[in-house]
Amino acid sequence: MADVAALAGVSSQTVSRVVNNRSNVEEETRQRVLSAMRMLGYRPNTAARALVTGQFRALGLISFGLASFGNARTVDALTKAAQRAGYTVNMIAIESQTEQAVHEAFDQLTMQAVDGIVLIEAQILDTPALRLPPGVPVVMADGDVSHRHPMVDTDQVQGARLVTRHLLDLGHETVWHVAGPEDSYAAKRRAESWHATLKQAGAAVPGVLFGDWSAASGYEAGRVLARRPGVTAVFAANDQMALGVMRAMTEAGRRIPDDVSIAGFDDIEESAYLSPPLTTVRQDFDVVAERIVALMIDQIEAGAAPADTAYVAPELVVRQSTAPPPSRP
Amino acid sequence: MADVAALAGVSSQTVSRVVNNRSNVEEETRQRVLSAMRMLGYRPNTAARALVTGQFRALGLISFGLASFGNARTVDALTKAAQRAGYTVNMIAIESQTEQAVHEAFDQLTMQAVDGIVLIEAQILDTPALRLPPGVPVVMADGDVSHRHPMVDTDQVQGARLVTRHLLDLGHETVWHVAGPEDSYAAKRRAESWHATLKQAGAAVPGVLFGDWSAASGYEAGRVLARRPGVTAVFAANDQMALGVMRAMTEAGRRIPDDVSIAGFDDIEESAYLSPPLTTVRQDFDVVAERIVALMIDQIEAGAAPADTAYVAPELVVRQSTAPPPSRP
DNA sequence: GCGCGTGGTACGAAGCTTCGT
DNA sequence: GACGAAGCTTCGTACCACGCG
Repeated sequence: MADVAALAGVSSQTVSRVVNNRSNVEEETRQRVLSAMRMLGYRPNTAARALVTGQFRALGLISFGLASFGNARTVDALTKAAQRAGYTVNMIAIESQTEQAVHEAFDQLTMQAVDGIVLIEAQILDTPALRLPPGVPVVMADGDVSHRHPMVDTDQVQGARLVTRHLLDLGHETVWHVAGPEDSYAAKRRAESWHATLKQAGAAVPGVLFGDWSAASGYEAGRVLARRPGVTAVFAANDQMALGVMRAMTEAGRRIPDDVSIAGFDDIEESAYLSPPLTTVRQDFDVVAERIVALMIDQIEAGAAPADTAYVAPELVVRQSTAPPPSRP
Repeated sequence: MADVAALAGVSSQTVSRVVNNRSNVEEETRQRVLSAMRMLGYRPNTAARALVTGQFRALGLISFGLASFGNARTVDALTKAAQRAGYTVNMIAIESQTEQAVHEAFDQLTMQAVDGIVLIEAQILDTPALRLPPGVPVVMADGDVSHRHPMVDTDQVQGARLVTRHLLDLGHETVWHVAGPEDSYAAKRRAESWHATLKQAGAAVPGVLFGDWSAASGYEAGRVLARRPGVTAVFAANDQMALGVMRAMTEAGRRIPDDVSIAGFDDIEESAYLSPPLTTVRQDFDVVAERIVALMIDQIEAGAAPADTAYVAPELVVRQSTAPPPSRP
């Protein structure tokens, strides 16, 4: 900075004023400083600046990685929304859910230079003896309302109700469910809503099969379901598992949707191109991400009080993997 | 830190020594400091530390987002590899490829607190008037060897040769190609290798169709190919486009692999569960990521000279979407 | 006078504040 | 109102010095 000041023939304070867009600098001086900055390739030192201002213009992001498309889409949307707001995203992926690993990851991130933390899949908060550092704003995507932090998420309950009802309305006697992992709040809420919708409709509630969001786990569940003759409709808790179920059914010689209807959740781009195209619930990841970032920045910059939970409405997308059940002979 | 020192009855320097695990602190003092730290919930300030040490233990990552699974897998693997090395990843996704957007993203990141920058899809470097800040180590995934930075990538040439040859060996007269976007180095190398392999085998080289990595673009290309009667084998430059091609062929009434063989590239987890399961080229994203991070850290911590280009061998995975061509009537 | 455990002080790169001209 | 000079602030670390066996 001193070099820039010397080259432009001004003091370092004036350089600082130019960098921070203060008003009280004459246009000619400003240009002189600007060109000096360019000539020297000057970049303000983030560390020094952050030390003074206490802000990093960076958001921390904690998740279990990008293997699940839902996560990948959320992270993608979040990064872009943060970017539009002038923030970068500092990402931590937790590999294993051992307390040790979670703890280390947290220490690493909270020590890092972030102004706030976004949590995807907040069940990690349930690890005992794990506390977020005080004073750092936190927003959750997919958490439990019982937590003390604001949350923005797709309305999982409504989404699961939409698909389940869609399948019942087609004439299916009941709907089987391949759920996400038991410790996921999103999976739990989708399963509960599926359960409630069946009960409300007076349909039998079959046992839940659990997967881990992967196509492989959906395939395993699908093989189990394919062996049960009464299964005519399956709702998988995400599109990847739905894909696995479809594969297992096809291998077992059951046609989709003639013999069995299959629906997913997320609406990843690929779902429209499966064979057959998948009926699913569309989550608006972009809107969720926008809101999360907006909430964060409110807290960081305006010191606003943590806002409440916000739900974003999902949308049922009917394609060709669902149809009325085969007529009984 | 001063508070901790006061509570523990030592000087701030001793606190610093404890935090950094220096040896020359008596065990009793260390414990006293440690408990004071816990009581006050003390966390060292990264900014101040970085100001002194000049290191942030953070890597910058620039990409075009996570919509392409190849990218998502790379980013995922990179994050985890960085994490194992004790680094966090500061991610920037470039939304549009306008010079303006690229420039802003770069400014933002280079101003951020990172020790090095990883570039995925390095064509963005070709933007004129765009220069990386000097002194910051850069490693590229998917770049051109002509750049001055070290690069780690899957051996695209070998991968494309493997699939193309596989299809020719099955008896297909030639192989059509749905390439990735024209400005992608990975897409370019795959296309060139496909071209060279065909020529070497004395096969006709049909015109290339271009997509943008998305299933939708693969679908469009597939519709074009489905109208041409001579097409018996298609190599799509990634699995998502292969999925789109498959859908278009199926809609056109062409059976896979009986009428037409289709192969992809990447081997995303889902490819094994498509109908039919997709023949593809497996990229070892984890190894690529490990090497990238290792290269970065060499440069950052040991000040090692930028290493050369390293290629990671891919592997052909034959599944059920490829078969000999239909016999001519 | 050597090694060990400590404390004292300077320093890093910016920003802010208060005077000045 | 435009600018400069000086001094203080942020927080942790490097370097050197100190006392003690």
